[in-house]
This record gives sequence, C-alpha cells and structure tokens, in this order.
Amino acid sequence: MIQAIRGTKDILPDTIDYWNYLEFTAKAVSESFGYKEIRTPIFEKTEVFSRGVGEGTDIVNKEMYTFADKGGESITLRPEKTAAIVRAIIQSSLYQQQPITRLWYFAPFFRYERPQKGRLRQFHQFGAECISSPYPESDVEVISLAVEYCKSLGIEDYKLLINSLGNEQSRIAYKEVLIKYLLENKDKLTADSQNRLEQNPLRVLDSKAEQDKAVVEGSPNILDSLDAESKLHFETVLSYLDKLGISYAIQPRLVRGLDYYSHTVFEFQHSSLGSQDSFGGGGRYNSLFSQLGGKETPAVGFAMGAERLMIILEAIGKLPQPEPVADYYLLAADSKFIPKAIEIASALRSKGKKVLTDLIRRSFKSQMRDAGKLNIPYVVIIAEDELSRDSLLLKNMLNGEQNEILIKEFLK
RNA sequence: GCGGCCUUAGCUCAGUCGGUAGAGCACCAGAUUGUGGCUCUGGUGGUCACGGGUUCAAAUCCCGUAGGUCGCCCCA
Repeated sequence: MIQAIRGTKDILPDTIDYWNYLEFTAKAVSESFGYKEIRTPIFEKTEVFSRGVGEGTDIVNKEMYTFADKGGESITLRPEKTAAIVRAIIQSSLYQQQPITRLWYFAPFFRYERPQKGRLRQFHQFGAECISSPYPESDVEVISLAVEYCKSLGIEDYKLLINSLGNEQSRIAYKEVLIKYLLENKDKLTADSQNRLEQNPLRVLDSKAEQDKAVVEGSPNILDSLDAESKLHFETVLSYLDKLGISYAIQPRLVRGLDYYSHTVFEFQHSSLGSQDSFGGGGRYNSLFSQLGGKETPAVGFAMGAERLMIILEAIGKLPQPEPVADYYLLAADSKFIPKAIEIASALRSKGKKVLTDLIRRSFKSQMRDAGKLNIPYVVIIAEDELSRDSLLLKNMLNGEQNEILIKEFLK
C-alpha cells in the first residue's frame, strides 16, 4: 500500500468541518480587525528563510525541506510565513502604497522533523502580521487579535507569556552581560548550550535541559538591560493589555527560536498539549525588512498552530457539532420513481436546499435507514399512491411525523 | 538525528505451549409484500505491516526494514 509521506496527514471528511471552523473563525476575527488575507507560494528560494529566519536557528539548520529544482536552484518548502510575507511585500512594494499593512493567513507549512503529538511535517498555521507601525498599539492589536481568536473558539484556560528583547542597543548590552555570565558557568552547561553560547547565546535561556536550567536560573534578567526607549515600549504594551483585561505573565527568559525578533515577544501555552505546550507565538520584527533587502520597516505578528488548536478543542470538548450533509433525502419507493426523485431533487437545489438522492437503487427500508444514519432532517418519499395525486410524503425525521403535500405546493 | 512502546478485518482489540485466524463496533441484507433510530437473525470483509531466518509447520520465535505513537532536541 502506498502511504502518505511520514508526518503528513490526510484531512478526511470526518474532520473537515473542524478545519473549516478553525479557518472561518480565523477569517471572521481577522476581518473584525480590518485584516486582509494574503496567500504566497508554498515554496521559496532557500535564502528567503536562511536570511530571514536566521542562520543560527534550528529551523534553518535542521528542519527545512530543501531541495534543488531542475534548474539547480535551491528551493525550500516554507517552514513559516513571516519571512515569505516580508519578501512578498518588498517585491510588490505593498508597504510603500499604504501607511499600514494588515494581513492574515491560514495555510500549510513544512518542517523536516520526527512527528509527535501536535507536530507534523506538514502542519497548518493561522497568523497575522501588522506592518509599518513602530508603536506599542500595533503589538497590542496583534496580541488582542490572537486573544480574540482563542475567545471565539472557546479556549480560555491558556497562558499568555510575554517578554521584551528590547531594541538593538539593549540586546547588544544584554548579550554582553549574558555571555560574560554564561562563560563563567560554561562547564556547567550541556554541550548543546555551549554550542548555542557561540551561535546565539539568547537561546541558552530557552533550554529545557535540567542541567542548563540551573545555570539559567541565576542568569541576568533581560528586562534589567532595557534602555529607556525599550522599557517604555514594553511598559506601554503591558498597560494596554491591562486596560483590555488581557491577562499575561512576564517571562524574562522567553526569547523564541527565531532570530528576527526584537522588543515584544509572546507565546501562548495550554496544558492539554503534552510536552509541546505552546500553541502560538509571535513578536516584533523591526529588522527583518532590511535583512531581506527592503526598506527598514517596523512590524509585528503572530502565528498559531492549527493542529495544536485542534488538540486543545478536543480536550476541552469545544469542537463544533458537524452539520447534516443535506436538508432533504429524496426517497424513491420503487426504482421506477427514481427519475421523479432526481427531478424534484434538482428543483429543490435550485431553491438553495441541500439534497441527497440514493444512487445504488436501495430498498425503501434501506434508504430510510440511510437517511436516518446521516441525520437528515427531512425525507421526501415518492411513491405510487401519492404520485397518482400529484403529491408526495414529507417526513420529519426528528419527530417522525409525515404529511402528504402537493408537489406544486412543496416546490413553491 | 536519538530513545521507549506499538503494528492481526474499515475501527478497537482477542489469539494459550508454534499446528496457516476470532469478537465487538461499523458496513450490507432480512424479520407478513410502503417507513429510520431500539432489538433479533444472517452476510460481506484478513498479503496477521514488509523482507529474510529457524522449524515438518510461524500471527506466534530470531534478525532487519518501514510505518505509527510518545518522548529528547526544537518548535506551531
């Protein structure tokens, strides 16, 4: 048997309603903030991500689906959206045509990893980006969009962690004290973290290894290194969140795995996810545009993992009830009435109804069973007696009542 | 890339001491000829993941591979 690629999953009809629900809700919430959808190609030149996401990140180092196309060009299936969106905006000069660009997406992404709970090689994210504002209001807009989405889905018992990496000067200052501290404790760190110390020292803070945690415990706090501008930005974000009644926890060791963040970073966590407890995250990325060859442009965004949202919704019993596939089931009491059934079905559809007919010439009883099993609310029975009076039987499957009704009346 | 556990019908699983397979659910049909859900009866359905080895004989024992799952790393 030919199987789907490891780490990929078919979305079959039994779960498609859940996916549509996640996507339609994402669209509705995004539009309530005035965001427009953006779709970009699922693959890009590899440099979009290596330069955008950062050479020092795990995503670029070991998780990208990269291959050479027939022309020898290095192509990568997108592991995330932000770098691709920035590329698209620069290419189309979108950010030069309007003062603020607000975008959302719900799309598949690819990372080459061993699959586990809530982690696939092809996965889906809902995300939004707010481009061209350096002010805290845009950080807050993006966070509250994400919060509204959770609220719309009925997810309430999550944690929002927030931190600030500060502007570039603050980060340089912090890196200095951090590196100094880590070097003093280098021999207590895991080999992994000793490596990170060279490549991207901030990410040592992210380590989940017990051995590293002890060192990280005593590390200098990034918030102490923020300069006045960075501190003001962060405090303003927090005060807006307070005003909006959005609760959060400041987590000074939250740095996130992508290189492009500055100032505000945040992450959403939920306990139902096992060891992958984060289901969304984001932050400000003021330097990404210039890194990808565009005009320096402040921006902020977030992404949420659809598979993880699905796990949460299932755990808290908030998956939507699937709708019946049809409003009416056209039942031909005998094969000779099938043409009539098809005719009436067609007339109903042109009135905007969802209609099902039997296609395998089943018996009366069998069609009845079929309609019952599919939870279809009404069965239209076409049979000898009634047809001789130009009428049919309309049966309400919920209460079992049925009435004879003239076909002309029924189709009016 | 590494590790634990797992792989028998569409699904969830039994299968003893090695003797070439069963149940429940689902599906299909029927229960005085035109009525679903409940109940009863019957039926369809298996490359026992794949490849090799041991044996007279392998779903069962051994080796390998693939896949799943949960972790590690990291992330959504």
